[in-house]
Amino acid sequence: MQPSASKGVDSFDRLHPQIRRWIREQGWQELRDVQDRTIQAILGGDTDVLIAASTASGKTEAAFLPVLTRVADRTAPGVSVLYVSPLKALINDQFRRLDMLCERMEIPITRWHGDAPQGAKTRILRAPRGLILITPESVEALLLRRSADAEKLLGSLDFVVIDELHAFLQGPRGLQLASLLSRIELLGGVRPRRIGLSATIGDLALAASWLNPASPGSVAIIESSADGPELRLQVRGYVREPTEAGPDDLEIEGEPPKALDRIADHAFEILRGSNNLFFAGSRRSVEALADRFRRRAEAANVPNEFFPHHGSLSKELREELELRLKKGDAPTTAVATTTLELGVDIGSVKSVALLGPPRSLSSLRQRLGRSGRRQGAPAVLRVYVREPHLASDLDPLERLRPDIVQTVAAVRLLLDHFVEPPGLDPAVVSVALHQTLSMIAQRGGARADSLYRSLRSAGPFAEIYSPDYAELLRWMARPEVALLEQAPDGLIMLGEAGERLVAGRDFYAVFESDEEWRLSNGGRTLGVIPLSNVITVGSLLAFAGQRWRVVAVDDRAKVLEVTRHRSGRLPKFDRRSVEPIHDRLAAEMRAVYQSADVPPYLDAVARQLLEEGRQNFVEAQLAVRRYVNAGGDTHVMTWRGFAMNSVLAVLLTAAGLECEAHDLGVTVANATDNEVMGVLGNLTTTPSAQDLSEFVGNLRTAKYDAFAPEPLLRRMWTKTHASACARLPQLIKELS
DNA sequence: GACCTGCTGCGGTTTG
Repeated sequence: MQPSASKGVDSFDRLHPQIRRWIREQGWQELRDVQDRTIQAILGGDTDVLIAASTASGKTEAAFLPVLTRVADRTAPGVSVLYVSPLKALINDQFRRLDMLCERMEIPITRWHGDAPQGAKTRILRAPRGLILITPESVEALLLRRSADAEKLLGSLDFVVIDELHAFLQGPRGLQLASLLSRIELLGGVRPRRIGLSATIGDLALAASWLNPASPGSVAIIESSADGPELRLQVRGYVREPTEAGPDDLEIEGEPPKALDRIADHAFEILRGSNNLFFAGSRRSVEALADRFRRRAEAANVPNEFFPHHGSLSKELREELELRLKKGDAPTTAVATTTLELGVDIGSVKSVALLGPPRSLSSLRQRLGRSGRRQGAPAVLRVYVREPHLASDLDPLERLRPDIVQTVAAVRLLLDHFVEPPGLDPAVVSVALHQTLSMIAQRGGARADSLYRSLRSAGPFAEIYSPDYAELLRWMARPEVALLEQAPDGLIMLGEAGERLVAGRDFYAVFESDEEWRLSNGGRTLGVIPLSNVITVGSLLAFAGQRWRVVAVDDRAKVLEVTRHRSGRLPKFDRRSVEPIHDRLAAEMRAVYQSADVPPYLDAVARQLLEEGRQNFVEAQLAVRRYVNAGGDTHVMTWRGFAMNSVLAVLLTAAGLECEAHDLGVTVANATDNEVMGVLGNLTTTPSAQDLSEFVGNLRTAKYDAFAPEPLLRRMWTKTHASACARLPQLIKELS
């Protein structure tokens, strides 16, 4: 190896001799900057380490080469390194990448997840050593069902490596993992060093405090200094047909082409012959597009290169497509939801396309990171944006052409390097309840103060104060809830309902899952659709990019046998809440309306749509006015994100108005602007978050909220919405 | 008007 920089020599020389030989055999010319700095941090210090770099920067090696160097000579029994990943597929990927190296170093490496071979798990239990690659749910199961084994395996770890850390910074799964890590530390009374691997994220300080809540400042942060590749961008505008309404559907022969048909025409020509990713936003739109592409290939009598990829498709179909993308010997475009955003290796693609405007900068950046990964290749992004046909009865909000404006605003924020920071999670109570049950089951009984200490040391439960937790425990022990029981000596044990809940197979995950039909074709599973689809023999389906007829329904096993058919119908995929838009994006949209520059990346139709949106903004006098009348309803324009709008909606609801929050503000039904202004003007003081929480309707949103006391959930609502409520007076001033 | 993620232990049978 010919080191090109002196600091590289130093890092390289610090690595284990076997690893140095392995590096030479890989033909690496030098260590990358991120690898060099990570080796220094891990081998030259004793702190936790956070590595934030793009997917292709070699951060897995950056972390594992020095970690393996450190643990190579360990003789004490017990596993040295616990690697945690949000995806089984990623575990399998990393296992393949590390297996050879570990074998040579005689360090056992074991996959531990639901589909991993049982034999290897048994082997490692007999002689606990080396590395374990695991999911949070499998950690949960290990602690809960086999706590003696867990202690033997995980009681003396040297390192915990958390991959895709950004996926754990927000949401219930991140809360669960934080608690699991603190429970692991209690097993052996040692705190392993934590290494976090993350895509480039907005707020590194926040990620550092997730990694080490007790001492966030001590975390060594290694951020990739490499700039992303050059960006080539086009935004294409499409006007829908006058008859187009509702969600995306299959193409109808003999009718004038809809906007989606024209988008498919364009993308089919442009993307054919190379590897691309087309993010379509919803599973329904993925299927609608995939069907169109397949029909175009058939009409042109060429092999189809476009295939769907989403969470309802079977693992086999998804892996086939991932492999085809990775091998790169047949041109392939994956039409996907967010399934291809996370780090499963699919090689490099020529371009990325989006259907509809980006809703968040974090997802836009993640998606862009999938393009232009080859040295010197530009990142190519196409955004296909549809706006409705202008009719006289069109809602004034739609006249503002918000989707085109949102796209332009998102591009501005992309160039401004903005990324949404995570907020306080609404699932803290639900996960605290879940972890309480799990810890009690693990230990066969526990004391309140010890349970609370474990949760608190995890970090993200800090907003649950000691009296809150006592209230939660008391509620869980009520006879009609029966999750807990207290022995006369104060020891807390599981109650009857608690035993039942913990025994279920559904207990390991902190997110909910619905019942589904499984679609089977000649012994092959295609995927699943929600049970809420009403199906009989003869029902038609469009799924996995093909069209099917149901030939048998097994009501008990919930299996549908299907065969190919000429026609089909898109199934219902249960939809949940929407992805909230951030304040900054809403504010940037207003800035786009108020400026005159025409971005060069817009095509002719998109330019015209932007122009129309700006004209209608001026016509509605929105530079000075905050109200738009629509029939008998009034749109209140806040130019703030979803969190703020939902707080305003609660306030107006409390005042007796009927309203709904949307991206740009709040729509008040059956009220004039004067009435809304009157309500706001009559407020002598701004209601506090606590006052408002009394009017929140849907407090129970997370998996175990049903078992939590309502007053506690209301108090937590005031905390999650505290910052929005604090900014309410300013908003009310603007609206008066 | 959204998306994604995960899963034990035991007793029985079969196979090498």
